[in-house]
Amino acid sequence: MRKSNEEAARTRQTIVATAADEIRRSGIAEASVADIMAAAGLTPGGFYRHFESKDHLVAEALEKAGDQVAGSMRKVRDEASFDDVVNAYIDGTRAGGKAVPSCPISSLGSELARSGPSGTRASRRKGIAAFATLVGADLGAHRDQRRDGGGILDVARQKLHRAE
Amino acid sequence: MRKSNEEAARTRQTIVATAADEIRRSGIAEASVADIMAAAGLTPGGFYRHFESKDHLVAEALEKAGDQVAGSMRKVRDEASFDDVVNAYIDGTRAGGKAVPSCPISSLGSELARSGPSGTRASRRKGIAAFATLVGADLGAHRDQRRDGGGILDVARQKLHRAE
DNA sequence: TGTACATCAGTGAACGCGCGTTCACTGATGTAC
DNA sequence: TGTACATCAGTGAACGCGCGTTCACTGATGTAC
Repeated sequence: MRKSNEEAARTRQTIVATAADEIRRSGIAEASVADIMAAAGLTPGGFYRHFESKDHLVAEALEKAGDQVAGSMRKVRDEASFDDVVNAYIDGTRAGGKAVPSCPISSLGSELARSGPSGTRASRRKGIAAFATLVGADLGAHRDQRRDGGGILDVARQKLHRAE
Repeated sequence: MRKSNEEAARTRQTIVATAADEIRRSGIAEASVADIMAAAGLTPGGFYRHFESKDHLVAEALEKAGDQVAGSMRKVRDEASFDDVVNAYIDGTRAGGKAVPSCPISSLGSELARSGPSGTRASRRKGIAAFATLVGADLGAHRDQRRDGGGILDVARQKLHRAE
């Protein structure tokens, strides 16, 4: 039942994409290898043909998810207002014609800081730092642009209020 | 080896306090019942004389931790500036003479939203809503107070920068 | 191009481990008289 | 107050379960000639 090299590469991509979704929805610990493989239409045994360990898959899936979010936010920022960026990030809705996929930082929170060996954590820290720089630059530009009250604080407060 | 009622009540408090510390340090999933009991100087078997399940202990420990944080922040707010409140919350350092203990919302993040049965989650949601109200009131008062730039955004940016 | 063999993607059952929880047991404490 | 018995806090071993990982196996794919 061996699959062709091309098909195997496609299988690998499917596993990473499925893992990114499952992890953002359920958390790292809750998304088991068997769950991810089943969601990808596979059985657990084949997992280790593609990845050294669950942690290696998690690192790769989170890197992909982070790149997606950062990329989407950059597009929104270039084509829409800062408030649209904030809205897109918080709601995951479309803004300026671009959707921002759900962010692993917000959906996983502190689980990122604790799970996995320090080796795979380094790449996550790098991704988070890049994201902080992106947001930080926007924060600065935004505050310099206008000083008439309202803005990010109002957005945050409205979100809080609506979420009650 | 039965202990007196008074001593048993003290044991229960010790377990809750130990759990609150262990959970904030290690996360809910990582802090096992055996770990918590050992840290409290006990063996795992006795746990169920005091709590129906691990989830019940977690709910109680988080409620206690949340009350501690909210109480500390209220004191800081009454006796110091808003920036001191922000600093105390983010750094966990002393502000206005009062220390703010580490916050379960920031140290546990999204783990709170997913772990445990919906029953014990309700009390956590209530605590988080109360905390959001406390912070939201301060945010509003703070923004109305002054419109000269600086303030929470600058604080946030400085924290980001320092954390890089 | 065809043949013979090695490789290896994927299967499904099994393993070891740590977890939450249970249980029989001990003996000091609480209580009824 | 003293006595006899029931209670139950805490012990430490055991249980069942789900997890990450391993393994023998299958047979289509890749490769050397």
